[in-house]
Amino acid sequence: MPPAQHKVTTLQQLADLAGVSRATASRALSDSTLISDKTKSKVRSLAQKHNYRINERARDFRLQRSRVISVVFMLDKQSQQHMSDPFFLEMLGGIADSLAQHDYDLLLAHAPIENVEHLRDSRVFRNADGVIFIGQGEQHERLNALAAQGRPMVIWGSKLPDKRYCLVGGENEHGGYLAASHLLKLGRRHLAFCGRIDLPEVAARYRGYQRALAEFGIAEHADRVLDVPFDMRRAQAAFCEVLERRVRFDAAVCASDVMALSAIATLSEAGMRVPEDIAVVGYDDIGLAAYSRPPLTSVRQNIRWAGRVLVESVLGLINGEQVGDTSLASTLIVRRSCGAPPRATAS
Amino acid sequence: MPPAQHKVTTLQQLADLAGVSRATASRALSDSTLISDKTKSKVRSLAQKHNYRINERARDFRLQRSRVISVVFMLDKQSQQHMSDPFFLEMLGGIADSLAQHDYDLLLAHAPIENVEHLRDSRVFRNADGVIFIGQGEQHERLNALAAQGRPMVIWGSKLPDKRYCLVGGENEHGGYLAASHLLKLGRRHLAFCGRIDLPEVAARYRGYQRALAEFGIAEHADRVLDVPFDMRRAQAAFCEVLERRVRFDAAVCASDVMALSAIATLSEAGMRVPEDIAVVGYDDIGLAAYSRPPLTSVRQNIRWAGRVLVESVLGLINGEQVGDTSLASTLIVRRSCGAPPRATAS
DNA sequence: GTTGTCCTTTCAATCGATTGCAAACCGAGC
DNA sequence: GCTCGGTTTGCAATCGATTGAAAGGACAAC
Repeated sequence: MPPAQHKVTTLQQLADLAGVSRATASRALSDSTLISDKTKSKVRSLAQKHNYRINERARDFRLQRSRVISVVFMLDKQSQQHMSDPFFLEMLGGIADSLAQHDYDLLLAHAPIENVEHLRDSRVFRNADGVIFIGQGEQHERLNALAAQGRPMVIWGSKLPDKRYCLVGGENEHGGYLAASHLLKLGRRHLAFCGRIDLPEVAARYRGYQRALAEFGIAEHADRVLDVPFDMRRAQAAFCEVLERRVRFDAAVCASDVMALSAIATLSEAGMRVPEDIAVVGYDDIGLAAYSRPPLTSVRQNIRWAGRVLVESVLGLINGEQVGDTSLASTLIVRRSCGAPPRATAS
Repeated sequence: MPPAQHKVTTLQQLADLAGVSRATASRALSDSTLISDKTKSKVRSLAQKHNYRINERARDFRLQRSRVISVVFMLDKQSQQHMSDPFFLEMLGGIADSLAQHDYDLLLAHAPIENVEHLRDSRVFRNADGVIFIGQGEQHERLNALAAQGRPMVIWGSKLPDKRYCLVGGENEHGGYLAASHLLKLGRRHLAFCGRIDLPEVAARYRGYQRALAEFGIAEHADRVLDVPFDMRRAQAAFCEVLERRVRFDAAVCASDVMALSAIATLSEAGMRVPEDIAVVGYDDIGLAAYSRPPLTSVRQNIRWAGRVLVESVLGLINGEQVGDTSLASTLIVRRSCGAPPRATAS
């Protein structure tokens, strides 16, 4: 006995088999109260037997939805962070897992986006029920404009004045504070901050850094704010340039782990010892941080959890719920890349 | 004058505006020869003016296609390679870029897949026109079975006997050979191979490694084949265990860069110098390889290019073309993680 | 026998496009 | 005026589901 003679692929075929109409079959499968138990079980057992699976695309089409969420990585031409940063992958993994749990698909857009408003009529918005932006780039206003049009979207980033979109972010200010005060507690006194502070998240970390300095009564040196991009190659170039300028510092707070690893490489290449001569703290606590030499001290953000929160937020928006902002905790993971300076000064 | 009074969203509305039927409008937009130039330009200029964009989902539904390609990362429970490996990200980026160029979307599946045949009726296949598998895991036969059902799919991996699916891969055998012979040329004589040789790609690299050893007339030591998983944490544990067993070697060929970096970390933690005491060669040449201390020598595969080839291959299959296998070149990138041993023996 | 009620099932429209086939149009030739 | 080609356009079915409204059936009460 052939279990499936001609392969049941459409609802109509299933309905014919059960001797009912398409409508009845549809309602039976979706457990409508309009259908009697007898009919329901008949239809369902037939569906089971013939391995019938509903055509989700047809249903989504009828229901005018897509069950797709776009994820846009706001790679910035200027800051040159690009997707090879492990941070992105972890974020992506977290988002993908969460979406899968909710039976949503993920549409990936990762080209550098010069103007998010151009996305408005592109696949990114048209073929998706909602959008998750990773990073704000320098397009705060444009994101505001998009959100004002009522499109379900959530942004991973940092709180900015006049923000009118739904935001999920790390405690960047606190993270920056943690990193700097840790170094200060270890007796370091000549701190440098590495990162592009025109990016909102980095700016927030910098504010925390400044607060820590102020608490320790230490003056800031303008020339110890190093404009280092996220991209590994360019970061290294930036550090080389810093060394040439003979900027003096005994500790560095970096805006990402990749940046910190570049720093360590460049500095030790130049004959400095990490952490003895210069202590380094990174940000994100990517997997590799623990396995570098020396192991990297870093501010951890729970990135996978962040992905989950982002997903829950967009889905909430799609369902018309009121969704507020979320802030995720940052913690300092201490490893060997920073230690006491050679001649430690008591703090 | 309002440029778009009520927002033109459907073909019918556009047709009404142009005073033609839906059918004519459809053909006008798709440049059918059936339509006169006059009508074409009228319809098109109206479309332009009212910023009409075709509903791709409706069209794809009608055309019974999805313009989606699934990408399945064959993360293996046993070998514990997971998506945080930068190799995956680069591959994913390459694939995503290529797909975007062809106006295809990317559906990501990355949970550990115990049995690929279970994918047959899942979204992965049902909602996609084709599938790209990254890695074969240990499911060669099951992949064969899936391919036999005529589903357009391409696998990134290594050539296996009885293979009946379309394959794209690196020159693994050659890569392994390059790595080993480089170390041998430097005078190293006690090589170790690190990786799970039950994975097809790793096995191929191992064969190349053996060939190099044979060419140099060097006997192989069974205990110098180290069963190291891809996962960073477990790799480190494996290396610790190797050290405890007091396995003696002066050079290591690793199946991935992440593995190599773990090795360097573990070995130098244990007081050994890299490359003086032990030289290390990695595989993949991930971005971080150049920026580790010491910079990692590695076998490079052009991963972004690989992504492109994978995409072209599936699309070819979808269009019913005859698509053959592709092999991508491997080259050795020499950096400082391997050098001559302390007391170099002339080769 | 007719009517009313309640529960179940079916009818048919709908989502937004594509496309085979038929119909309309148009100028020319008889 | 009629027919004939050839070009241009429209009709209507189709993809696979959902769903409001209408119909069907069973049964009881009058």
